[in-house]
Amino acid sequence: MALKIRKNRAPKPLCPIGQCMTFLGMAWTSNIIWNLSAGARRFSELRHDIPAVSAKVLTQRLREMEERGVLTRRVMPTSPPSVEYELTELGREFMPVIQAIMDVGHRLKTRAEEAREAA
Amino acid sequence: MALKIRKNRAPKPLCPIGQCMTFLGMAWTSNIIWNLSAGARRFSELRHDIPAVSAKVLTQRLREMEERGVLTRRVMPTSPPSVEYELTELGREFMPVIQAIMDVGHRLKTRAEEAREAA
DNA sequence: CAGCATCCCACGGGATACTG
DNA sequence: CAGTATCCCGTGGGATGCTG
Repeated sequence: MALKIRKNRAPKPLCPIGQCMTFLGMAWTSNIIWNLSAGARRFSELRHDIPAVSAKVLTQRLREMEERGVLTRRVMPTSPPSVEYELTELGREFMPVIQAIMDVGHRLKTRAEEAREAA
Repeated sequence: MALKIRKNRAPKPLCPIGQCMTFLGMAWTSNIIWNLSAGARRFSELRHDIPAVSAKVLTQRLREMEERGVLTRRVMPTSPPSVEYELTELGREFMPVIQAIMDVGHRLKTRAEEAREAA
């Protein structure tokens, strides 16, 4: 007998956490969603919103998110060109997740600081 | 003038997404939380629950989570030794997040499959 | 403005082997 | 059982430079 697990009560219905986390886990993904939550935004505006992100990565994320149907990309026929990104219905479904993440993140941070002070 | 942002209505109250995502984004973190959600679990049980994780990484994650106060580590004075990991109050606060992530992840997956079929 | 193309490297994580 | 110690490698992502 290899291993006797106490119970099989681990809630393991093939939890597709990995699927989503490889997406959300990519740098800046959640941040982009967050910054688009209030409405459409242009490329340069997003760069301004998230100064630390490089153009390359921002483009990558936006492309991925477009493919996944999380946001739409609209090229405005102006000169110079400008491109608007906007969350789709699907994309907006992430908002509760982002919010929840932020809430817990804050608690986590507070907790870490308390621990450091105690030491 | 460097850049004229249309409005400052980006909901940017210093969103600490990064803080939390560097934590949740680490491989297996969410999976571990998920598998601990039903109660305490031993090291080997977790390895069994998540076959793809290596002992090294599992240990790393558990240590980090312990430091952050997300779970507790209890060494049972038995022979051979066994160690129990259990979510703390703080750790349990992640459950809604994980659940939300899973839900959206599923929709995202479905969406991706539809897109592939259409092509 | 909104991007691709390239180069480069830190580091997260897998594999393997060993210990109290 | 529950780890620790090494080695090694893929890749995500930053920096820089060029274009339609």
